Formats: sequence, C-alpha cells, structure tokens
Amino acid sequence: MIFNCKPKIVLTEKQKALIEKIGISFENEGSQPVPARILGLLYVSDKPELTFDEITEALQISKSATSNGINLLLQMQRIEYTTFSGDRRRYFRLKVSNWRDEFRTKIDTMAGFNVLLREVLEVRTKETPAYNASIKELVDFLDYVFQNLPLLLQKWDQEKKDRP
Amino acid sequence: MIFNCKPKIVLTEKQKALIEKIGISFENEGSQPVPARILGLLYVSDKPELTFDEITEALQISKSATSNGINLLLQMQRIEYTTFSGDRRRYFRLKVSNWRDEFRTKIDTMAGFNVLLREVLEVRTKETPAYNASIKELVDFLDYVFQNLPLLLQKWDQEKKDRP
DNA sequence: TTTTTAGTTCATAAAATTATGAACTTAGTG
DNA sequence: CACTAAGTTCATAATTTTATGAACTAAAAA
Repeated sequence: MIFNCKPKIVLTEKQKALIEKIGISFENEGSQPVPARILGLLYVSDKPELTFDEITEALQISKSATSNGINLLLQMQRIEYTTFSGDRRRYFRLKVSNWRDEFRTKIDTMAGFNVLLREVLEVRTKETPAYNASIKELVDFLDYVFQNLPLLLQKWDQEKKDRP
Repeated sequence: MIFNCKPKIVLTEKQKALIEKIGISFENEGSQPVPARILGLLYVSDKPELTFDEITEALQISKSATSNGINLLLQMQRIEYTTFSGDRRRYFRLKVSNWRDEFRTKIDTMAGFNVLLREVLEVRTKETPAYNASIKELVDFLDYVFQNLPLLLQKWDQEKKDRP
C-alpha cells in the first residue's frame, strides 16, 4: 500500500476565521479577495512558508487563482519565495520586513495627492481667496506630515537601538 | 424672447483635465468614478458651491448617478451643503476642514489592522519564535506610529499659532 | 524518451459594480 | 388645486472584476 505523503495544511477554526478577517481587512484597503486571503493564510499558518499547492488546497481555490494571486503579491512586494535544491517548488512567505517600505510607499501616495492639490491652487480662480486659503492650509499640513514621518522612522530606529 | 437663465458651469480644458486626474487619484484610493469626479469638480470649480443640476450637467452624468454620488459623499462626510431661503436647491461644497478627521480615521483604520495582528500573534504556533518576533516588531512599530501621529497634529497646531 | 511535477495562459463563466432612464415622491408656487 | 422643481428609487443595462477549468509549457525524474 502506498501513502500519498503530501502533508496537508490543516487549519483550525480559529485560524480560518482569522484568515477571513484579515482577508476582509485587506479587501477593505482595495485588495482583491484571493490575494487578501493568501496574505491572511501566510499570517496565521503554522508553517511560515507555503508552496503553491498548499495555498491552493488550504484556500480551496483554483490553480489559476493561486497563480494570479501569487504573482500579484510578488509584484506588490508583499510576498517573496525561496527554493531548495532538489525541489522545484517555490516556498512563499510574507515579506514582513517590508512594512517599512510599504509605509514609505503610502506616504508617497499621499504626497502624490498633494501635488495635485498644488495644481488645483494654480488653476483655481482668484475670486475665492478664503476657499483657496483653506486648500492651501491642507497642502501645508500634508507637507508638514510628510516631512515629519521619516523623522518618526528614524526616532523609532534610535529607540530600538537604545533598548533592544 | 425669454432667456433660460440657468448660469451653466463652463469648464476650461485645464479644469477638465485636472478633474480627471483628481478623479483617478481618488479612484486609486478606492472611490468609485462618479463620486471621485464630483470631488474633483468641487476642487477646481470657480464656484465652491454647486447645485445638484450643475454637477449633473458639468460632469454629463445622469441624475441618479449624481444622486447616488452625492449621498455617498455626504455619508462619507467628504461634502456638505447649505440652502438659502426661497431656494429649494442644496448647494454642495467640499468639507475641506474635514481633512483633520479624515487623517484620524485613516490612522484608526491602520490601528484596526494592528488589532488583527495581535490576534495573529495569539493564534500563531509557538514553534516559530523568529517569525513571531518579526510580526511582533511590526505591531510595536505601528503602535509607536499611532501614538506619535496625534502629537504631530498638536505640534502643527502649535506652530500655526506661533506664526499665523 | 516518456512521464510527472510545477506552474502559466487563455477563453469563458459567474458575480459584483456602476450607470442609466423612466417613474415616482415631496414640498413649495402660482 | 394643479403645477413645477428638486431629488429619489428602482428595474435594467453596461461594464468591470474575479474565478474557473482545460489546455499548454518547461524542467526534472524515471
């Protein structure tokens, strides 16, 4: 008798529930369902590294859904993978260390909006000074925040170093 | 001869282009097309306050699209309106002053994710201490940020007061 | 060389989102 | 009261997004 020895990913109810919650949370931030759940799975899975098949099976989705989801997440730099010699499979894991870059990216996105607001100020009629001033105030505030957030990162690093 | 004296909203090419850009920017942040463009219109319009019909006409959309868009934006607190006695129409305008609240809301959203990450830490197997530690670090950093952002708001208010 | 494994691609199906127009409501106006 | 203007609702249409399964590819194993 031959055993099919693919060790299946077994998820507790708690884990499944949390995957859904995390999935919904990422969906709310604009992610699509499958990638969102893949991230959730990688967060709660006992094994931090999962193969293509394990993901497909654990989430009960099609191979193509897994393929698309994984490639999207790789491209977004939310996950990465390793391989082991003598094993053609890729082992996917969260790029947790990447939150620092994500944080910067988010700031950049907001900064991009600020650029648009500056354009608004240029295009706006001068007949509405009070209104224009209120937009200017927003622009200034966002500038202030974008200047200071990197400092916050630095300070965090410093405090980490002081007591690790 | 009778003139139809509804003063139409005339948009320059520059304004139209900017409305599109702002629209796309909001869409990228998850807004739907019509509300995104209504916001864009209110940003660039020479009149900071526009009626239902003016919005409908300026954006060339259906009344229902305007209705839905406006109600969504009202609910999201992105716009508000005034009325004038003897005029049943509502005059919609951006709630620019509201960016402060929006900022807080965004922080709260991120904080919500942090709550989920704490749940992850509870559910995770103890067999992967290094991985768990890396998630813990993320949780701690986010906590740090959420503690410090309100301070940033305060400091900005202070500096404003010092030299207005 | 044939087979298996790991994964991609593509046409299509299913589902969800958005927008529309017509009918309807509601409150003032003449 | 009849009329109009302001806006909503609803069924439907159009579009977009998301997921699927089957066919395909490429590399390694047998």
